[in-house]
Order: sequence, then C-alpha cells, then structure tokens
Amino acid sequence: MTIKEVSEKYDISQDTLRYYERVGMIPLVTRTTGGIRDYQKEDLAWVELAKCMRSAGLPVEAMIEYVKLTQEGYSTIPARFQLLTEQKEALMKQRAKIDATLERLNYKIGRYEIAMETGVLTWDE
Amino acid sequence: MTIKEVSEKYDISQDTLRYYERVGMIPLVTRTTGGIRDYQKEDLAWVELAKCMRSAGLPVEAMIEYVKLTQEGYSTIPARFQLLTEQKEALMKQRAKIDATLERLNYKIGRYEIAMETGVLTWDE
DNA sequence: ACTTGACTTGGAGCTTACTGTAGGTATTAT
DNA sequence: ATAATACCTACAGTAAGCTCCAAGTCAAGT
Repeated sequence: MTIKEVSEKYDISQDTLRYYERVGMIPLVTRTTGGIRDYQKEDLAWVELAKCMRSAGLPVEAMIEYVKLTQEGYSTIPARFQLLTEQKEALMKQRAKIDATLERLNYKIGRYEIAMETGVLTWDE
Repeated sequence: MTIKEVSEKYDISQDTLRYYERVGMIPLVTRTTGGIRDYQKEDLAWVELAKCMRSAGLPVEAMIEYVKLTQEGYSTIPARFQLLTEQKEALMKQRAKIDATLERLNYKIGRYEIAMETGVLTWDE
C-alpha cells in the first residue's frame, strides 16, 4: 500500500505519516527496492495505533518510547506495562477534566436557553 | 488579591495570568491606582472558568470569543449559546476518543499482565 | 526515450499556548 | 530615605506537533 493510499485510508497527511516514521512513533515502514514506502499489514496496524493514541491526546513522546521498547523484545514487557498504565492514568485524569467542564458547559447552556425563552439571564458570570 | 496570591490559589503562573488577560481570555482585571492587578471576586471567577476550560483542552481562541461576546451584552446570548454548544460537542467527541483509546490500553495492559505471569505474550501488535 | 506524476529526503516554517527576559515602577520594611 | 521585593510592560524565545518547500528520484504510460 502506497503512502497516498494509507493517507486516504486513515485520513492522515502524507507528511504526518513520514513524520511519525522519522521520529520513531511507528517502526520503519517496509520499502520497495526503489526506496518507496510499501505499507504492509503490520505497518498499517502501527499507523492505526498511532492515530488512535494521538487522537486521544497521548503524547508523541510516549508512543516513541513504546515503539522503542517493543523493538527491544520480551524483556521490556514490564516497562511497556508500566508505560501504558501511566498513559492510561493520564487519560483518565483528562477524561475527568472534560467531564467537569461538560457539566459547567451544560449549566451555562441551560441558562442561556432559559434566557432566550424568557428574556431573563440569571447569575451571569 | 495580588497576582501572586491568585497564581498560588489556582496554580497558574503569573506569566500565564498576565497572558490570559492580555489576549482577552479573561476580561481586564481590576487595578490599584498604581496600576497593579488587584483581583476581585469577579476577576477570580473568570480565572477559575478559564482554568477549567483550558484544562479540558478547550482552545484559548474559543474563550476569547466567549469573553468578547459576554462584554457585548445580552444581544449576544444566542451567539454565546451556540459557541458553548459547539465546544460541548467538541469535548464530547474528545471524550469518545479517550474512551476508545482507554479500551485499547486496557486490552494491551491486560495482555502484558498475562505475559508477565505466564511468560507468554499473545497477539503482539 | 521521454514526459508526467507520485514519491524521496532534509530542513525550514507554522500554530498554539505558554514561558522567560530586560528594563523600569510600585510597595513595604527599616 | 533607602533598600528589598513584588509588580509592570513589551517582546523574544520555547515546546509540541505538525506542515510546507526545494531539489531530486522512481515508476507508469506513450
């Protein structure tokens, strides 16, 4: 699969795909003899994982470390476990912040709704 | 309340507090005759709101627009309603992405746990 | 063989959101 | 009055994560 096809399939720009590979956020992609990227199933799985992690806000740095550990073999399994656990904690904290903010937004939105119906805005900020 | 006290109370650097005011993410803060910031209850409420929104990842730009609308009076209530509703949608999407990523992390973490107990790693990425 | 278009690298540039610095002013304690 | 400390503005610098560009290479069609 060419970089163009991967770019379209996952809605990630070609530049970003090359960037991910360059910084080590995904392992080196399979190439043709001419040096052109030819994404295999495994390469695609890494791209998909990277996209998922990034979309949640997980830092590029964490993915780079994870890829590095994975390439170092089984001995790094405890380290990988720890890394993923830490990232999981971080995401859970982030979700809690979003939930708190959503509650506030809902409250404000509700007040604006009432204001638009009745013409009265209570407790403005 | 001085900027130092506000900084400590909300755990936001003084630089950031000044930055928030400068870019209009919070309205202009009350000053002493000497020109020094003296945060009043209302100023603090804005700081707190800004902190909450930013911690959830809501863009600074959105808060700037919201503050601007608020200062333009009641006629902007529908616009404020729309702005907050859009930001709410964005946060809900972000939360969904976090949830999807958390599921994947949990799956991987579970597999690493089993690997550490049994020495066998199934279905590696 | 030649053109066209997609691909390559290396490196510069951009955006967002701060963060730090320099040079000056205000306030507080002695 | 003076020294120490906290504050001020304006502006430059930084970090993360892309994004764009130039100059060149590869591959497919004619």
